[in-house]
Amino acid sequence: MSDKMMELVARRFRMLGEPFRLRLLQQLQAGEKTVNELVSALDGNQPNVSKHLALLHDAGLVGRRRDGTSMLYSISDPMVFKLCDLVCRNAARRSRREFEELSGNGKRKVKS
Amino acid sequence: MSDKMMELVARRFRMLGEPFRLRLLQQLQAGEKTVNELVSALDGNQPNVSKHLALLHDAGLVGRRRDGTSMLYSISDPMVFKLCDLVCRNAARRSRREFEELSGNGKRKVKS
DNA sequence: TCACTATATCGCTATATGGTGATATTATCA
DNA sequence: TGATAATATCACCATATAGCGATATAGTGA
Repeated sequence: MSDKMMELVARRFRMLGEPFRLRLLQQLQAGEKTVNELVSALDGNQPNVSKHLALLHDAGLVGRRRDGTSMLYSISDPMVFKLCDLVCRNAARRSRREFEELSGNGKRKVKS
Repeated sequence: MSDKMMELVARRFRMLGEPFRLRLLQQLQAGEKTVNELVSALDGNQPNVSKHLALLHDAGLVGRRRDGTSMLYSISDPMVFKLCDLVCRNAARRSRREFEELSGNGKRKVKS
């Protein structure tokens, strides 16, 4: 993989590496929302929400359209959720394994 | 999704959001390697490589074992490559679409 | 134990970026 | 045009972290 591509991929991952942006995307999963709606739904102030939305828009992860004085944001790249699914599934499996290792401490010998 | 889970997922994405770490993982895709081998293969200094490897190890993405005075690192979670594949495929599709939009400028009307 | 190699950690600086109040921009309506 | 609402941008501070030289630690063999 070329260095350019590597940088692009890293950039994409970084974009998803912020809990607040993940929460924005999660909100948008239900459908398009205005900035104000997102400000209310999450507990952020307006400039911060706008900033993160601008970043997501620049990264091509969300689209937007005007509706009067409002701006409606929406998911433009559902790949995001595939990625999150993968990571979540993995995290769940990992924590389950950790739990089993802790509860079945000392590798108790089960028959077979 | 809970906030805890969201934070975990974000953390995982951040871990993959550094080009140098992606290059380390790419190197390890071929098999386990010592720190020195990684220092030589990539163009990093030793403390930096060790630091990133420690982060990847803490995150559970790589495993390690001693061999004399050397430490052999290896991929412990192949999910990484699924994630990269998804992102790369997506990036490729996106740039192809951009190219088409640029070259076929003005939405030339093709028959049908 | 001493010397040597490989790796990890520490201390520091520089930079990137998130949060936030103030302000600018854009659109609507009277 | 002026007032108002919704959003975007600016300026600033605080914090996280990458990079790096110096140093500590672990393992090996004489």
